[in-house]
Amino acid sequence: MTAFPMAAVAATWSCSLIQLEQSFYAQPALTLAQALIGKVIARRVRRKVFHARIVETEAYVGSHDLACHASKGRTNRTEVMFGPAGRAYVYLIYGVYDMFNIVAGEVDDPQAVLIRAAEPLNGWSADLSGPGKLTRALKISRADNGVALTSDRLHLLDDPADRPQIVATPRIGIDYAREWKHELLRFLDPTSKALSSRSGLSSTPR
DNA sequence: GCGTCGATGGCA
DNA sequence: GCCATCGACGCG
Repeated sequence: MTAFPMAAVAATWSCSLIQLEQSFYAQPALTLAQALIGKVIARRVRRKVFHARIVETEAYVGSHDLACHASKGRTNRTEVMFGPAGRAYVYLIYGVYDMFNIVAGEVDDPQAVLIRAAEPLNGWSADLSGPGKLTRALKISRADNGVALTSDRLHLLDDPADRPQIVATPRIGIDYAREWKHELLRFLDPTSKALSSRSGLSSTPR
């Protein structure tokens, strides 16, 4: 037969992807949030690995940023943001959803990037078009808080061929953050069909 | 298609 | 008493 065995196809596909190392994350949240658009989440659940391409992020740029949880101080919840970059910061919102963030910047400078939406890759199908839906589908929870993103269970890959267009807009759901609510700290790939429903672009015809 | 609202629990 | 959300519902 002419068809490749499925395992061979998958191996060929992932060969073009390079795992991001810890040093990649040690940059300001402002630039990391943009660099993460087009990167691929690799999430292992038991024996299976699921891949998803990030299409929407938000930067939380430090303790002076009124929308950043660390602006209220260093607490048990925000502790991981004060540590080294490249770890997961996962917390519960509205008593319902876990939010997946990636710690950015330097030690003692609490910055992070919220992963808001992604599109499933490699034949897998799921609705990842929102931060709550994404963590539910990828089974990311507070149990993953503090995990290094160089781990086997959860890490990120770079596709050097993926050079996404990036649009900046205000962040979502932070009306309380005074002047910070207007800052252009949300980034997205405007060509994606998997943007969050509150993105203002997800249903825009093209 | 759009606005409004309730669920739900950890945190300060 | 607040939320870095989602989905259901009412309206039209």
